[in-house]
Amino acid sequence: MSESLLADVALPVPLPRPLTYLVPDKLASSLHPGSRVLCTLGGRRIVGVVVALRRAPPPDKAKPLLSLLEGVSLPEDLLSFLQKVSSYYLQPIGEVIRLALPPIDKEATEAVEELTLFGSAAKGVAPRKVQWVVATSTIESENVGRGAPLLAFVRAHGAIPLSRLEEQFGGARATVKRLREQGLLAVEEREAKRDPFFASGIERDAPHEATPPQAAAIAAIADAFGGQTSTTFLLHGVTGSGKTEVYLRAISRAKELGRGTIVLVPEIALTPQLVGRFRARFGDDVAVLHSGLTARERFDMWRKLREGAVDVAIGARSALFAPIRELGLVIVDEEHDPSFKQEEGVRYHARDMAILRAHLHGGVCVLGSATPSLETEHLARTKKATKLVLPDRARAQTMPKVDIVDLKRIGPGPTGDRRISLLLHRAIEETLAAKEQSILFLNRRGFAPSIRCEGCGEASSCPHCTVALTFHKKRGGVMRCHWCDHEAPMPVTCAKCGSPRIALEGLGTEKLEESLGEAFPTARIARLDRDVASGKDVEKVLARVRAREVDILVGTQMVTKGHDLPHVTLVGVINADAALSMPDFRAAERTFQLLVQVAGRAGRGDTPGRVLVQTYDPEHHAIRFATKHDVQGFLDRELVDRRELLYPPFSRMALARVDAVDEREAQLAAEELARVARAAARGDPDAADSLDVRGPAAAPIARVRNRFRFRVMLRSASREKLRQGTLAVHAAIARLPRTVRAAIDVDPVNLL
DNA sequence: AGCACGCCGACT
DNA sequence: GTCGGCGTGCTC
Repeated sequence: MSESLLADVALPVPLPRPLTYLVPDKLASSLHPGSRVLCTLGGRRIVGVVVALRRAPPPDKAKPLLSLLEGVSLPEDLLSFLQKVSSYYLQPIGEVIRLALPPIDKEATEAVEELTLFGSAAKGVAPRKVQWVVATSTIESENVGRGAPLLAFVRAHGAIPLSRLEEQFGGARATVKRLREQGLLAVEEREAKRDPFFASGIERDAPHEATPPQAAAIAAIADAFGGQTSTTFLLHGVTGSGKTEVYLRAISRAKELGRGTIVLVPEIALTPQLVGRFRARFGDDVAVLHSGLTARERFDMWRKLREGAVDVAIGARSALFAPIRELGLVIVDEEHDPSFKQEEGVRYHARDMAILRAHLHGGVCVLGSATPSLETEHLARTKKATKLVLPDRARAQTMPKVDIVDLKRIGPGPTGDRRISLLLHRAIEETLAAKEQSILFLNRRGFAPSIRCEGCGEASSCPHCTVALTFHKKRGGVMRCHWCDHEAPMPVTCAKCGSPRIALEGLGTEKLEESLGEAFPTARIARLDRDVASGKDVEKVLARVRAREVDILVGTQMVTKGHDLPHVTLVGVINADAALSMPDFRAAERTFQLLVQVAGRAGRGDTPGRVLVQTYDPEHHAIRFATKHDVQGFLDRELVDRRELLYPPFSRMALARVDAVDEREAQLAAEELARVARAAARGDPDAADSLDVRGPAAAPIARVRNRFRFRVMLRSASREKLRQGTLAVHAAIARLPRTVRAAIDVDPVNLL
C-alpha cells in the first residue's frame, strides 16, 4: 500500500486519542502541528487541532480534511504543554486542547466559509456601538422631578454608558428619554470598549518605591530570568505586604527581556480593583480573561495574545492556557486557593501546571500567598522552590487581635441562640455604637440546614441525593437540595408519620441575618452568599458596604476574599469547627487558611480590628496558630502530621470515581477498578514506594442526582508507582459498561 | 460529546 | 397501526 500524508487530529470529543485524516494536496504545505482544521466526524463537521503530521499508509476509514482555519493555530509550545497536561491527568487530548482554544460560534462551525471568515474578519471587524449618556450645558428650567438624582449622577460623571445607569436607577431608559426631550441630556453612540473592566477611567501609575524586602524579592526573581538559579518562587507575605508590587515589577522585567506573563488569580479575586492595578501600570497591554467576556471579546483577546500584540494575560484558572508569545513568567496569586483545582471535566490543578508551563518555556514561576499550601511550602523546604518573604504590612498596620470564644464555656447572648454567644453579641453592640462595621462569617447557605419531624425523627432528604434538604425562607419558604436542582415546598405535615410538628434545625446565613435583625433592630444588615449574589451582584453588595450603607454583613466564603473594606473593625466566625469536621486530610489546612483570611478583613483602615472565633475545639492547632497569626508554626506542625500519616505532600494520591444509576453496578465497577489497581500494586507492600489502594468505598455523599457513587483511592510516596496504578485503572475504565461513569482525579483536592 | 440504529409503550 | 423513549455503539 502506498504512503500518504496523514494528520493526527485532536478533536473536542472525549476520544482517548487523536483521529487520523488524509491531508489534501492543497493543504500539504500549509499544515503544521497546532493548525486548526475542519474535519468530518460521523457526518458532522467539527474543528480539530493537528497534533502530528506523518507519512504512512492511510487507515481504511481515513477521510480527508476539509479545510484549514487561517490565523488561529495553536503555538507549538502551547500544544506540547497541553499534551503533557493530557498525559499527566489522563484526560483526552481533545478535551484538554479545548481549554486553550478561543470559542468559535456553534453556528460558525457548521460552515467552512464562515469559519475562515471568522478568522480573517476579526482584524477589521466593526466595533460594537454602545450608547453613552452625556450631560448638556442646558440648565433645567422646569422641574425634573424623579429624574433629578439620575441627572446629578450623569453631570457628576460627564458621560456614562446607558447600561451603567440602568444598573443604578430603576427605569433609567425612560428617565433618560424624558430628560433628553427637555434638552438636559444627550445620547451618543461610542465605540464599545472590548472589556468591561476597562470602562472605569484608569490613571497610569509609576512603580512605587520598593521596600527593602520587596526589592530583594524583585532582584531574586529578575536574576532567575538569567536561567541559572531556581525558577520557582514562593512569595510569602500577608495581605497588604505588597505582593502585587513585586508581581508588577517582575512583569516589567520580563517585558524588558521580551517575555510575556500569565497572572492567575482565584476566581473571586478577579475584580475591577485588582485589574485596575495592572491596567494602571501596563495600560492596554493586559488581556483580562474573565467570565463576563462574550465569545467575540474572548476571541479578540486570544488573537492579540497569539500575535504578540499583548503580552500579559490575567485571569482565573483557565488563563493558564493563554497563547502568550515568549512566555517568561507565570504568577499564581493566592496559590493556596482551592479554586485553582478544576473539579469537573478536565480535573487539572492550575498551580501545579503553572510550574510545569513556566518550566517548559524556561521561565519563572512565582507562587504568592499569605498562607502557603503545604505542597508549596514543601517545595520550598526541599529546595525545589525559593522562598521570598515580605515580612510586614507595607503600610504600617497592626494585625487584628484575635480572640477565641469557647462555645463549651461561653453561653448564648440575649438572642438565646448559642451560636451568637454573649461575647460576640457584646462585640457587635460595641461596633455598632462606634459606628463601625462588622462581618459575620458562616459557611452555610439557607435558613436551616435540615428539617426534622419531631414526631418520628425523620429528616427531609433529597429524593435524588443522600443529603438533607436545606430550608430556604426566601422565595416563599422552600426546601432545596444543594447538590442537585431539586426544590420542594415546605411540608405542612411529616410525609412519613403525618405529624404537624416539623422542626428547623441548625443555622444558615438567612437565619443568622434574621436573628441579628431581631437582636439589633436599628442595624442595617446585608447578606452575601450564592443565593443573593450571582456574579456582579457581589460587587453591588460590597459597594454598599464600602459606602457604609451596611452595618453588619453576613455571609459565606464570599466575605472572606480580597476586597478592601476599610470600616470593618469586627469579624466574627460563627463556627470555626464546620470546616474542621470535614472528612478530608486538608481540613486543618483549609480551616487555618480561612481563619487567617477572614481575620485579614478586620481593621484595614486606620482603626485596629478585632476578630472573634467561635469554636467548640479551641485547642485545635489550626485554630490556635491562626489566632496567633503564626503561619510558620502551623506549617511546621501540619507538615509533621502529614509526614506521619503519609499524606501529600509526602505522598501523591489519585482518586477513581465511579457512579451509576444502579447501585450494584456502580459497586461492581468500583471493585473491578480496585482489583486492577491492586494488581498493579503488586510488590513489597512494606517498601517505601509501595502503592496503597483503599476501597472501593461509597462516597461520603453516596448518591447524587440519582447516581450511586463509589471511590477507590490510590496513594504512594513514589510518583512512578502511583502512575503505574493510575494507568492500569485508566485502561480498566475503558472496559467498563457504558452505563457506568468513571474518571480518575489525579492529585485530588476535593475528596467528597 | 453528538448522532445513528434499534427494539418496546401511548397516541395522532 | 405510527411517534418516540433512551440503551449501545461509533466516529479517522
